[in-house]
Amino acid sequence: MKNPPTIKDVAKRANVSVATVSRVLHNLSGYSSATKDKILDAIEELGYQPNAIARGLVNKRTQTIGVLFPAVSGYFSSTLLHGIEEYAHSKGFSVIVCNTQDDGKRTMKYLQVLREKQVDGIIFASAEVKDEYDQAISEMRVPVVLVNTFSQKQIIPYVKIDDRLAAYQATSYLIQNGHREIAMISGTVGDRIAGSPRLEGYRQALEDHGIACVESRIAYGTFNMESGSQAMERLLEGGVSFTAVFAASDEMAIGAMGAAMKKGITIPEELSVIGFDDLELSRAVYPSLTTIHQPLAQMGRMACEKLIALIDDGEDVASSMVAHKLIERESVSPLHRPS
Amino acid sequence: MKNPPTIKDVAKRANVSVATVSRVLHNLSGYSSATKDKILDAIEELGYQPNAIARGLVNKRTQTIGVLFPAVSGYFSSTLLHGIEEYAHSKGFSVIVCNTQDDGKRTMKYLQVLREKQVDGIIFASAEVKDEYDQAISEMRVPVVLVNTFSQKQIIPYVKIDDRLAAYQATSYLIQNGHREIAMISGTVGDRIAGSPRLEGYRQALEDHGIACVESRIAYGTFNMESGSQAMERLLEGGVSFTAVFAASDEMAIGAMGAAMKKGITIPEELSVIGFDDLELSRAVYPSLTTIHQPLAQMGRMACEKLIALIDDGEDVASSMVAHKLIERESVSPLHRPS
DNA sequence: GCTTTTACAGTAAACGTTTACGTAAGAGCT
DNA sequence: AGCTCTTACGTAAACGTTTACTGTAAAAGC
Repeated sequence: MKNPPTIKDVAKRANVSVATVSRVLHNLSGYSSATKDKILDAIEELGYQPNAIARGLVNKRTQTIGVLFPAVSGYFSSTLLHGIEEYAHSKGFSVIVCNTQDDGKRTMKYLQVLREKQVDGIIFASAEVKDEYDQAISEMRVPVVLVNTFSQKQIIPYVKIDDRLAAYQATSYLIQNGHREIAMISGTVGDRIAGSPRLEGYRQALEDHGIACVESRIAYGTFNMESGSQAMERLLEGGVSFTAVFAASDEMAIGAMGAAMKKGITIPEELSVIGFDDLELSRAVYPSLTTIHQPLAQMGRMACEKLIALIDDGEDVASSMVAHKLIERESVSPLHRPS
Repeated sequence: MKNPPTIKDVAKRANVSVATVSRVLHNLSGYSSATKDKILDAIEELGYQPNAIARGLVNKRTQTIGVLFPAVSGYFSSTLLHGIEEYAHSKGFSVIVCNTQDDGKRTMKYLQVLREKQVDGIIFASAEVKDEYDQAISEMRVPVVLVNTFSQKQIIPYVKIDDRLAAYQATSYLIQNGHREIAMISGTVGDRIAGSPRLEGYRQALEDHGIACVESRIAYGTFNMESGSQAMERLLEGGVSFTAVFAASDEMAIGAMGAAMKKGITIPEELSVIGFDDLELSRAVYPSLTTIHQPLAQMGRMACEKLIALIDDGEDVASSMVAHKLIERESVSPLHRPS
């Protein structure tokens, strides 16, 4: 037989109707154990596998979710994805990945594709939820959960940490270690998710400790390593002094450390660095990076849990503000004041 | 209307048959421009979106491919995935990610799910192609392409570099720099993909240069950073001397460098390190890592190209052995012989 | 011995498309 | 006028499932 066997072929071979085959497939009731055996044999002999597409058509369920990332490569997204995929798979869902590149047109395109493909739900990660998306999302009647972001227009359940607070604590930690000239390598300017909140936390911490915030001590990157290196170079050439730097992502922190060390600056002796995310990376580099831990895999998992709960029972689920944690490693040292 | 509008709703509203609607949807011929306008209006007003599931059922095409990774998190896989997803999307395909965890049972399960979901093709990455998979793959009549791996049983097109040669060159490079006591941090023992070939390349290079290979200079990791650190620690405690080390992955190299530096060993002055992969990472760390470049994103893209060619025109496609390249950075220096 | 229940199974509609085929009207030609 | 050809549609089957509805015989209850 050329084409893959269908339930009809099974039915024919077992001398029963398709309805009966379907019943044993779902082990419902309504057949003798004798016919069950016949059917099972037929399935075995033909190597029959159900067609999920046909199934999806009738029950309007595809057991598939879509995940939108602004960037799929890198530790951050892939760890999140890992958590999501893991849980989804355990619950019998597949995940379609979409790499929006933080581009509006692409995002809208993906949203449309996901709609056409009849996904049962969507996880939207890390990127700002533009009005346009908000609207598209509410038009397609599909559950959505946000991770590492939130929506100001609609109430869409999210899973994230308190970025502002975490940044506040990171900066305060530096201050507690005696630093007063603290630079920041912020994320993309205007980014309302991991950009401005962390910057605000930094500013607030300085202010609360009576330290003036000088704008030339702030450099902007795009969260990745390369941009971290460049930001550090700009800071170094900027003529402002600083004894510590808070980077809004581990990747930028690593890039910044690399750039600083290349200039002969020793870390943490001459410059303390604190990162944000706690990627596996930060444990392995030397000096290992003191940073804010964000339980990414777990957050992905939680988002997926919420989504599937939404899909299955449709009840509303609550958002989760998950706990972050400051991890002390080697890249920060108390300021040795010239005495 | 509660349910999303279907093509029938559109047809009704435009006073035409579903066939005509379908025709304009695919802009085939067979309708006047007047009816076309009517239909377009109806589509607009109803906010109609085609249902790809129903479509998939009739044309036996889902415009979806599956990608199997042994591990989704980490730079390596995510870069590969990026290349794959990018190309797939540009050609109107969606990608389902599967995280096999290098586990046989899980892999088989995923293969089954992908079959049931009627994916049009499969990309199998990085993991060894066990006989079991080979068989499952040939049973489901779906194109498959391999990336970063190959099959010894069947001829399945692949995209990969010459691991053995690359390892040979990496080791030779160390030798050319005057090193003779060269350790290796190999990948998972028994791994026939990125494990033994690279180890063999290392051995061969030593042999060809008349250097005896001492087994205690070989440590085994699992390609990730943590295992690299541990391997380095074992090497250091092992009592053998070595002035250079070749790690079978950048992640292990970074981990190893971290562990060495933690012990006060300076790189590259006291110890040269060469990695493998050229992840973005290796450029950013300090000292930046000399390594073998593997064009991962491009390889993902190529694999996806091949797969879609296979899907669309069914012609056989050739495998590609892509070029690697040694990237000289800072982690290797010529051996300063005590003169 | 009668009705009622139960167990087992088949029939057919439905899900939302695509597409082969049919048909009617008009155009073009002889 | 009669013929064919084209254009512009409509009809209905098919894709592979699920499931509500029926049907029937045997078992159970009286």
